[in-house]
Amino acid sequence: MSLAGSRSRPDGPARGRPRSEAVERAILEGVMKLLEDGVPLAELSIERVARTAGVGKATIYRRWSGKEELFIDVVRAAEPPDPELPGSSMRDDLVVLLENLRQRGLASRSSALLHNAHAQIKSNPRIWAAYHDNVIAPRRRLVIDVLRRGQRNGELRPDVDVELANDLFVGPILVRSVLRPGAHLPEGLAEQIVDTVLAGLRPVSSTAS
Amino acid sequence: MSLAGSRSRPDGPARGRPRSEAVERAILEGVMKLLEDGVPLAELSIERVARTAGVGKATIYRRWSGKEELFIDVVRAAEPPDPELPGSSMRDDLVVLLENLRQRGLASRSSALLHNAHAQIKSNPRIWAAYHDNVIAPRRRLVIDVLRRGQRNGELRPDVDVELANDLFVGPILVRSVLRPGAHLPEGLAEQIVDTVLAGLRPVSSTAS
Amino acid sequence: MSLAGSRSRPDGPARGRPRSEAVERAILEGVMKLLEDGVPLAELSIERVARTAGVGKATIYRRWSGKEELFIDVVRAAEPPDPELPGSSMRDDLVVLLENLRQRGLASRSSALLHNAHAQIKSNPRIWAAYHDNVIAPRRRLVIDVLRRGQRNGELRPDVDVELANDLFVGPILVRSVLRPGAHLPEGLAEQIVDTVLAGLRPVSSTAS
Amino acid sequence: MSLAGSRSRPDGPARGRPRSEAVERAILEGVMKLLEDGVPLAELSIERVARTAGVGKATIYRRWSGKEELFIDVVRAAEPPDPELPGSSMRDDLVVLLENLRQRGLASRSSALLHNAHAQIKSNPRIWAAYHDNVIAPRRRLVIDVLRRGQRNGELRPDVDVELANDLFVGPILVRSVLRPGAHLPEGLAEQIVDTVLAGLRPVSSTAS
DNA sequence: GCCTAACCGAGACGGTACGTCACGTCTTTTA
DNA sequence: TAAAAGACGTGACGTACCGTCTCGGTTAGGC
Repeated sequence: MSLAGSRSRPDGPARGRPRSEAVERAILEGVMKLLEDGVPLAELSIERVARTAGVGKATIYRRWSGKEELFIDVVRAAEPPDPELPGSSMRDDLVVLLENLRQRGLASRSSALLHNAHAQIKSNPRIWAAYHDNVIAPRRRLVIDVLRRGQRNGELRPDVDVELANDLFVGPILVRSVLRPGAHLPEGLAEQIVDTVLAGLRPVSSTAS
Repeated sequence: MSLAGSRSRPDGPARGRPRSEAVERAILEGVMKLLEDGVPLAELSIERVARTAGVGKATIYRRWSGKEELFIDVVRAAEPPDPELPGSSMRDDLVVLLENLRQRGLASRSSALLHNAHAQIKSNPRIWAAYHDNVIAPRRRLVIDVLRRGQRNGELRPDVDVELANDLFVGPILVRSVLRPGAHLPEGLAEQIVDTVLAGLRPVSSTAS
Repeated sequence: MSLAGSRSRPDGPARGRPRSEAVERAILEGVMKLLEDGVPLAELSIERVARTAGVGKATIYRRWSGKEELFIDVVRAAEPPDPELPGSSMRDDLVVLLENLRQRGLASRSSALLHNAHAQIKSNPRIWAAYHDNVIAPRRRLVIDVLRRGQRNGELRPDVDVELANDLFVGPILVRSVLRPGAHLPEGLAEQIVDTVLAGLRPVSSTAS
Repeated sequence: MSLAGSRSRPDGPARGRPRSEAVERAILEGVMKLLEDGVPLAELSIERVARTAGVGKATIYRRWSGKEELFIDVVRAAEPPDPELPGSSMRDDLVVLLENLRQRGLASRSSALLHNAHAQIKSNPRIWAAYHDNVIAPRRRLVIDVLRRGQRNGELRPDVDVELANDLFVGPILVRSVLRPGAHLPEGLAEQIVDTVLAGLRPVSSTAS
């Protein structure tokens, strides 16, 4: 399922007055402002968003089919870009990816805002599926690619289940940042997790080359 | 924060007609029935619960202060009991705890129902705090107690951060059962995780440089 | 078609909290107040009525199915009661009935208010039918009954078309009060019309008894 | 107040592309078509007229300031021309005028269409004034002129109030065609009314007491 | 065996938000 | 410059629930 359809006009050659990008930004910024101001997600009505952004309700409904679709775009707009991988080693790549994950759990916009929005998104299967396909899955793929490359390089035993390995790496971070928001995410956490799990995955004898 | 206040009468000697337990059950069962029938959480109004249970709205508000409090009780009623620990070894205790966690992710009531309710609960800080204190924290405490006992027994190095260790164990399970509902939770998963992480945490001699 | 259905509960024994008569009055008074304040009928939204009467929208919709039904009841509430007929003669009865008609065209509530509401009512066939059956037709019947009695008493030639006679009497008044609101409706108008039309209907020779 | 302003360009020498007369006709025809198709006046939006006529909304607003002004022009376009008076006698002229009135109440376009449009027009004082000045008043003036000529000719007593006489003649017709749309308007009605009322107004000797 | 306080169902109440529609204005492309 | 297309802010539509409040009618003790 694609999210690319959100916010787009039906199709055909652009006729009539084009949609204002300024209005678009105003709406997304309005939602972020409200979330950052601590407005509970349940009180975040389209009506209120429209008032805050100085926009008509219909202008919102013209772009998004409802509260949920709008939130997905807000979340996507707040997502930091994917990190650049150093490529020096599987271990270093994993540290960078996990460090990126750790920082998402700290960032101002990506914490209170995302945490609430995630809860909302998760409560609707259709939206969750869209969010998963567009945000979660690509990141997951990134980790798994790194792991597979490690297997080809001999940095990881080829018989290791990369799906499980992925969860062993990202699980400990996510359990803190998503399920226990506000939990301690100290600076060396990513390295610590990577090294510990790698030690468990790469038994002493097999790596004694 | 305590949840014990839910459902209780103000105080004083019981005067007047006592509250009907049958009505209480009917309400909780009504919510579960609706959730199991696939009603999206957002469409689960008090009004609808009352209709389903054949009960007046005031009868619900007499017991719970709102939708959220009611959901917490529904979730608690659906929670499986804590597992009994064998006590033979830290490793075995951990396997039992994680196995219990894995099965919660599979159980019918505890999957669709709980997953949705969790999302709702998480979106309200006050409710989340109550839920955390009454449901999450005790389980977490259980794991950490087992780890500390292991440290005293010599099964785990005493310098290991038990908080981090907890996340290394439970994170991989939760990331599948909560964040990726419907994910594969194969039978030997608990053992596999425990053994892998323990191998990483308790390096016999490889890190003794 | 009956209007008795407006404002009534479905049926059965009165269960639940009864509808407040005070609220009912507040709504009707609110509409009248707005109309008297010169609010154009087109700007008279249910939303505004609710605000004016200090009432929820649903409370209005619970009693009336829409703007039109509400207006009918407002009009009916503003209608003066049918006049008492002296019965001394057909001519005197007609004068009383026409005088009553003339005064409806002068009364404060029954002028601006009714004139606007009539326009609205007439623009909807369904509502017009209901209004006609419940308000217009009974008054028409009254005049025609008086004319028929006059025919039996010998005050009116038996071959006169009473339908046409009715229009000859009431038409001149209505054309002023309804189609030309604000027109002059001098005091002796009713008598003048009755006597003139009667003179035309009762040719000299036939009444020379 | 003049209606001449409707549909006119501000002023000055015609510059730029001239307005299309075809578009103008398409709009007026579109409104009539909708009204004849039984579309309730309340559902007749500018948006819908534009869709029906295949025209942009702005093109309508360029010509008329709103729904009401547009309707006046539609009504005027549907009005039949004033009748030619024979001039043989006051009585004959009155019969021709009333006959013309009677037929307006029968004509297809002038019945359902006009009846609804009238209701709309009457509900707006400004529009009503314009309609009155341009459509109603001239017809009224026509009747009164005929009556005055009759007084000069000796066909009508000079002390008769011509305003009242006018209402005695046109009231009975209008009460049927406007207030009771669909009422019976038989062929000889105009003559019948004129003769009856004239008999009442010109009592040869019966009232000369 | 009453009395009475609290319960129960039903549903009215003042609100808020929903998602749609039409308003009258505006901005764009095309002719 | 007109014309079509359609975006824009505004605000009413009728519906659904919110949480509170009355109703009539039931249960239980406590006297």
